[in-house]
Amino acid sequence: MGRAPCCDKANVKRGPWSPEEDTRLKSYIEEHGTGGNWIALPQKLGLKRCGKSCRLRWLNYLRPNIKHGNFSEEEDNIICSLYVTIGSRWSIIAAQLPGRTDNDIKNYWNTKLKKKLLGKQRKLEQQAQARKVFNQKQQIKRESEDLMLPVGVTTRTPYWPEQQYSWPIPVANNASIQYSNLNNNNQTSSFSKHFPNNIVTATTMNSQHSSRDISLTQNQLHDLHPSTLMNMISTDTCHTSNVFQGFVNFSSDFPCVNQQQIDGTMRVFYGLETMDMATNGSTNTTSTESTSWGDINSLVYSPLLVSDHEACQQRIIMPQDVTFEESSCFAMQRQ
DNA sequence: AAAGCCTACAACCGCATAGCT
DNA sequence: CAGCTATGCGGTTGTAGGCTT
Repeated sequence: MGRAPCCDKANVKRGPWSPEEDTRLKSYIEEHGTGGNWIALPQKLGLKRCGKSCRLRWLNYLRPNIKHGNFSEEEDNIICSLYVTIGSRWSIIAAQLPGRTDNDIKNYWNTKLKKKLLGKQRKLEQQAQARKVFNQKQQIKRESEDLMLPVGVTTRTPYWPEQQYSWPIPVANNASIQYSNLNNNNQTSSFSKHFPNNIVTATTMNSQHSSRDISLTQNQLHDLHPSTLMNMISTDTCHTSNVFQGFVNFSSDFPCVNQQQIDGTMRVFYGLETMDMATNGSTNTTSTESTSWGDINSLVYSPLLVSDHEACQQRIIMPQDVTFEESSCFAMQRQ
C-alpha cells in the first residue's frame, strides 16, 4: 500500500499558476498569514490547488524580496564552495544567499554551474593525464639510467625524488592550497600555501582548541612532502624545528575557519577543486583514496554528517579566480 | 517555414522527519 | 511509545520558448 495522497488529485488544478491565483494567494497570506496550515489554505481561498503547491508557489515566487536569475559571480562562488563542502543541500545553500530560493539555486546549479564546473574538471583531467604520462616517462628514464651504472655502484635514492612533490602553482592570484588532517592525538593540523607570494602557513588545533600558527619560507618547503610537513606540525617539536620561522595569523585567511576533521585523508583545496592526496603512510595519515574526476560528485566532501547550522560553520575556502591553464595539480601524487 | 532539439525553470512527487494526539 | 499528519526537502518531470538544421 502506498502513501496516502496529500490531497484529492482529481479535484486540484495542476500546472502553471495563473496571475489571478497568484494574486489571491499573495493577498490572502499578506493579510492573514498562512495560519500554520497549508493544507487548509486553498480551501479558505477557494483555490483548487494542493496545499503543497500553494506553499511552494508562495515560498519560491510570491513572498517578498525574492530574486530571480542574474546570479552574480560572487553568488556562483558561494554556491560552488558550499556544494563542494556540503553537497546538494539546497536549503542550506539558499540560506547563505538572501533572496534566493533553494529551488532557484538547484535549477541554476543543474543547468549552468554544474556544466561550468564539469568543463573545468575535464580540462584538469587532461592536464593530470599529461602529467602522469610525463612522470612515468621520467621514472622509466631514471630506472634505465640506473641499470646502465657499473656493477658495485649503488645509486642514491633521495628521500623525496626531485620534483616529485613540487607544489602545483595556480596561475591566478590569491589562491591557496590547504591540507588538513586529524592525527591519533585528536589534534587537527592544517597548512596552506598561498599564491602568488608563496607564504606557507600551518596551524595545529588540539582537543582544547588551542591553535598554533606557523609560517615557513618558500624555499624550505618547495619539495617537502605534505605528510612530512603534517608530521612536523602535529608534534610539539615544531617550534624548535629550523623549518618553522615564526608566527602568522592563519585563521584570518579564510572566511570560515572552523576546523573540519578529515581523518586519514588530506585534501587540497584549489579554489573550486578539491583532490585527495595519496600519502606516504606516515603516522598522521592512514589511508589513500583514489580520486575520480569522472563525476561531479567527486568534488564533494564526503561523507559529511553535519547539522544544518553546523554546515554553515564549516570551513569554506572561497574560490578566487583560480585558473589551471598552466598548472597540474596532480604533481603531488606519489607514483 | 517547420520539425526536432535544447535549455531553463516551474511545478510535482515522494521520502524523511517533526510535532501532535 | 505508537500512529498519524503536516511540513520541508531534494530529485525528477513537464513544458514553454529559443535555437538549429
